[in-house]
Amino acid sequence: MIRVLLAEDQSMVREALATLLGLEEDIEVVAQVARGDEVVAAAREHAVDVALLDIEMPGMTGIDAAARLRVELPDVKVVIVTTFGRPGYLRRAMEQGADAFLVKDAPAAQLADAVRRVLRGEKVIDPTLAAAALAEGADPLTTRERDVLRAAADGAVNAEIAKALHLSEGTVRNYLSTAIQKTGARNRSEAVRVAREKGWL
Amino acid sequence: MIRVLLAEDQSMVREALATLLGLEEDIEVVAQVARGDEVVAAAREHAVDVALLDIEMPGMTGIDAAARLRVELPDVKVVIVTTFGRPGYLRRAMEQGADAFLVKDAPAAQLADAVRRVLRGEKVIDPTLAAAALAEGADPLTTRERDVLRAAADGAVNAEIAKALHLSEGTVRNYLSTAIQKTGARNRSEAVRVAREKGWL
DNA sequence: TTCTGGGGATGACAGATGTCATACCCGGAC
DNA sequence: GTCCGGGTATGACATCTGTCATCCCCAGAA
Repeated sequence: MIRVLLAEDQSMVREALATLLGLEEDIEVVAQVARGDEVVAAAREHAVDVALLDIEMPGMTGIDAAARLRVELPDVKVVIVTTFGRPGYLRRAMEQGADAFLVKDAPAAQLADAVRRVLRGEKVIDPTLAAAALAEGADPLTTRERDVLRAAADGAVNAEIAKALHLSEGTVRNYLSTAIQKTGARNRSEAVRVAREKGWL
Repeated sequence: MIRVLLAEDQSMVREALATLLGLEEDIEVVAQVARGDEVVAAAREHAVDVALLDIEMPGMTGIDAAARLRVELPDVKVVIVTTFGRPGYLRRAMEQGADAFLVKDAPAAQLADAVRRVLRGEKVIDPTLAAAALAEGADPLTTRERDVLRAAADGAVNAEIAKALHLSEGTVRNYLSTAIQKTGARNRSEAVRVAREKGWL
């Protein structure tokens, strides 16, 4: 029996997926968590073979949880299951050592399939998504540009961003300006939208 | 047997929920659709008793689909199942005649439970959400303010919004200004964020 | 050692944004 | 018949934003 951990914050979805996987002859969902920061402990405690991780979760993202697993329990295979097929997410997930990357609008059958394949050592990635990730190149934003853009996304005004990040207001303007150019946008709102779509935020 | 239609755009989630419901003795999922604009036809064709509708779907929102059902097939009970427990969504859903409103981070058992209860004529609403919806009052935005805010949310600049909505640029500024004040924000970005959180957009 | 890129800052400037007063038209409420 | 709110518009004004040139510091690469 393949021992699976399921990490997903929406109970209804998590329980439904667990039920679905539980119907497979060779799969057993031995642990469920709703927060990213509970993944490693639960994986260790229940000696899981595969961890299915959502990305958007409270506490810690599934991608960060994958990175932790890589360090602490390197034998656990990681399958990322996410709502958003953003190229940046895929890229980061693979960099953190994920073994599979699925989007939730793929057929449910792919889930059990991916679990079995990663255990055989395969990597499972949607080819369309892989192409998109390769086509668009890496995240061009520097750390600070991302920080500033993220702050701007909440609707903060330059002065507030400056205070929050301990920068001068002029520097905030500079970072925002370069971020706007790198995203090909015409103002901060559009820059935020573009960066979100690509998974850079 | 209770005949259920399931409308949800993410296949994996839809199929998992269908499986879960199918395990219930008295429930049968007789139709599944991935788009809001296919709800009415499928409901009619399969003579469903209850329609479970996600809100965010391509083609048409679950709320609008609920309104159509109300008109065309008034006997079909409607259960809205959504990721976002936004008060504005709940309010609009109920105005369109929904019988239940569930959020996906509620336990999965509530789903089958809600299906049975709406068939008995009950309304099913999360009390916390109901309180939030009542506490915050109705959407204060006028139609045009909402239009302009929505256009601004995509990162469009004033001139573009004006062109898209056939308004003068000054008028766009006026609407944006009142929208900003009504949301208690300090600029368009924050106004968009607030409006989104409340489900006004 | 020099070059390069990231982080940080300043000053100047043009253009975009947000606010306000004011005005007109219309339809429904009183 | 008047009042009010929504929709639309203009002009003026004060800020905020976005861009650019230019500077400093530092670490790692060449």
